[in-house]
Amino acid sequence: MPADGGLAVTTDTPTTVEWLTAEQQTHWRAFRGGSARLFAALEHELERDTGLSTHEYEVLVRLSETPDRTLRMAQLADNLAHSRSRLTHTIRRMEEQGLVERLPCIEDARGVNCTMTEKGWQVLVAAAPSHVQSVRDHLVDILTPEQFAALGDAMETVRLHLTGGACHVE
Amino acid sequence: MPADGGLAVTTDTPTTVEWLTAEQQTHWRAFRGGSARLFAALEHELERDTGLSTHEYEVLVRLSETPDRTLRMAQLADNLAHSRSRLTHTIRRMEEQGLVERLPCIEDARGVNCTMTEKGWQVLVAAAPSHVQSVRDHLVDILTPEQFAALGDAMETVRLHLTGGACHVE
DNA sequence: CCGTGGTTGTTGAACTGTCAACCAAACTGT
DNA sequence: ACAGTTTGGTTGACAGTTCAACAACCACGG
Repeated sequence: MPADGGLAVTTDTPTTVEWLTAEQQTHWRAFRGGSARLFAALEHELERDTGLSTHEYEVLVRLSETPDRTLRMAQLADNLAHSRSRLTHTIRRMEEQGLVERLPCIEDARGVNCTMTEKGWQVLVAAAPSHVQSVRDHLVDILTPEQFAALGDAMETVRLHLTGGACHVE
Repeated sequence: MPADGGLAVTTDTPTTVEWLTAEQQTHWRAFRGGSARLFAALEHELERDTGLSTHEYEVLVRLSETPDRTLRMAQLADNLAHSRSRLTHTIRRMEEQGLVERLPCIEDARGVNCTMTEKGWQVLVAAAPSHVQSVRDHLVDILTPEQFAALGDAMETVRLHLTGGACHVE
């Protein structure tokens, strides 16, 4: 979509920007358009089947992967690439639903430990099959293994570039 | 991220869902995490450099590509994969900024034609170089041409699958 | 100790997107 | 001609996100 500048004809270029070729433009639009529709579809199906948003789902996933199902707010925010503020709001809502709870952190009095409740665990277990199926239906199973692997590798390169290489799991 | 269900150990599976392999999980997480960070970075840089959101930018791009810089609301919404409602709100805001204007449609009295103004055009021309550079910096130029092409091809497959094959330009 | 600066997390206001309800105009079939 | 349905678009209430300001705490150097 945008990367070509959208200028119907590549008119006078005020700066020395190198425009995208027609091919690059096509790929870029496919990537943007495909990603947008894919994430929208996954979001919609998860919401419909389980009542969770993908963000809530991911919070639960991250918590479920630690030994004590607990994570500091900052680590959670970094993992999810969400702002602190956004995470605070999300966690407050999830706490109201009984999916997680917040406890003060002993080692660092500034910190807050976020733990998933038993209910949160059960909600995640109930939601996972549906979501996995969605991901298969709309992405994994419609690509060849090579295509899917190439997709992952390319985006891993992008991620490393953006996080300066120094970054966490996700 | 989620597709593995996040269940630290693949415990008892209540349904007959086929989970993702460790490799698939890795690729899926890379794709989701990389995409999220990439789009966030592009959004942030465009906003910082030009004051436009990527959505507003795309509206202008789409309009700029038609002969008369005009598109029906529904076509615009389809192109962008946005809901009608969302587009109405977006266009109202852009109209207030003088970037576009809405005119009744002659052929179909239900319809509304959205046209980009001269100011809108100039804003787009001014914004494009910066945005193209961002896309190059964070995506196009850090991948090999083959990687980037594979990315585009894969996501085009995804897009076609989601739109039932019958779909527009984007 | 005290102060300075950086980190952690929260808050509230403003903004953006979603959802359901709605109106008006166009098609459809009789 | 005309009820019923579909399409195009808007609206307002609500939910989620961003942003700037803030409070509490750590860490380090005088």
